[in-house]
Amino acid sequence: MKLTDTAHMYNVQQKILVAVDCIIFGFDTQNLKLLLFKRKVDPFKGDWSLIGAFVKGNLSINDAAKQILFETTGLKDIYLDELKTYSDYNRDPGDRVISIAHYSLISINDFDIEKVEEFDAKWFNLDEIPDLVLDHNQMVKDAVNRLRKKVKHQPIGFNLLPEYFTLPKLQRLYESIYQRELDSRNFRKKILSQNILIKTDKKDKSESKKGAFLYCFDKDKFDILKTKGYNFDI
Amino acid sequence: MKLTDTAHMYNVQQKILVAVDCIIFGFDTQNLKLLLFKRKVDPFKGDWSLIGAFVKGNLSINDAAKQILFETTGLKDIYLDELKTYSDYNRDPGDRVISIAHYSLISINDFDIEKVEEFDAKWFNLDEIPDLVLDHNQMVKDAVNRLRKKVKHQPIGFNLLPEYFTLPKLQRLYESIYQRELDSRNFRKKILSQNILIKTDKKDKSESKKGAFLYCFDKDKFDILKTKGYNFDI
DNA sequence: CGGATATACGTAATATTTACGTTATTTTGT
DNA sequence: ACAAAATAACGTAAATATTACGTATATCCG
Repeated sequence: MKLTDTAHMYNVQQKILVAVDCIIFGFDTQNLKLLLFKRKVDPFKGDWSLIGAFVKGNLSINDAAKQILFETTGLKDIYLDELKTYSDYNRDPGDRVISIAHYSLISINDFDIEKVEEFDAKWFNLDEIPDLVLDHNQMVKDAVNRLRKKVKHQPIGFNLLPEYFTLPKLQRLYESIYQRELDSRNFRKKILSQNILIKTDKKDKSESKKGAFLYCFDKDKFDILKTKGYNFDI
Repeated sequence: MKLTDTAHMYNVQQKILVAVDCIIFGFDTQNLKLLLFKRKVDPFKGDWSLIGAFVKGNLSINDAAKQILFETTGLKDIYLDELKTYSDYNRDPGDRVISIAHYSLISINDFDIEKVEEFDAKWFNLDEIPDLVLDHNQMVKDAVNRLRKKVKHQPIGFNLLPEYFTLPKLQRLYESIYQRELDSRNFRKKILSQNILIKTDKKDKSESKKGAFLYCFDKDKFDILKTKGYNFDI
């Protein structure tokens, strides 16, 4: 029977298990990290895994992803973006399951440590990701690539930092995502020329004797600029 | 019950109808077009719609999309890319259905007219898209936005043209996607500077008395350049 | 053969990116 | 008290890319 045959539509269609898996990125002031979990169900119970769940009830996929993030990190209003669908027929030996992977960016500071421990979770550096269940390593790879492309043209990197941050920290964030060093003088020039940061008169002295001024992202300004055709680029 | 509860995993999970919908782009030498179909099932039977089908059997989502495209256009090896998932609980009054939208780029020339007619399909200009069923208008909007961003940095526009094409045609293609006019002298300079086009000694005289040289995309060259860190940009 | 039309090639001004030099602030050690 | 050390902050020139145009060429048609 062809997919486009119309004889029995809706009545006898095949229903499928739908899951959501979340690639959770964090930044610990030096390196980009990934939050991984010990899988709680068979098959592969106890192995490292992305956090995920089956979609049920009347939640949209996106809402299901949000709920998973809240349940495992205690955070709401997290940056969340759909990555792609993983649907190879045999990707999960437990059953035919398609998974719609999402990635999210969180500020490690805001983070609910207790929740994380309750869920047997651990932060991993990107170059130390262990073998993960199913096709989760591929998901991570795809998510990192997506993040690399996206942070350049969308001001989403700020979600990985606390509300107030220094320019050297912002630079270090981009370096850890791009995996290459940037020239601090040019970085500073480029980011400041976009006029989407608000400079405060406070300094963070945790990284140097001189201290670096704290800035915050000016979302309102960015939204206005965006309507005028401005494109973020760093 | 929480999504992440593990008491009954796999056994009593909720299965969901999964569909694929395809946004099919074409280019008729002047304008970007969309292939739309008359819906063949209730609800909304007879209304304009994207082509789609439920996912069944052991096909991956991507393979299901490919098969739909083959059945409706007679074309194989079409450029196809996942757009995003549409999953509002009430998006389809027929049942709870999530749809994973894909967009594809085809060369109208290669096209099997009989197939299209068999499926009650019609090409529409982008500014003349009728009301579509369900959330299909939103899918189209999202697909157009995605295409606009993607053609700038990936050499995918060539999929909308015949194998051999003139530079003015390529420019017209980009103009119809970006919806703004480009300077032909700068366009030519920029595309040729990337060394991914092969110039032939043949001319197409259908658009002018002088005729314009035919070029084709050098995929092998592009793949080599890509490994060297080159990024397409137009 | 001259005008019309679209194609093809060229150049100067402007803007952006890159590479690197210099100054400033503060702590620490002598 | 002051020099050394470390990071942050500011600046400038060269190289590269983009933009805005001017001009030449091939062909058809009247």
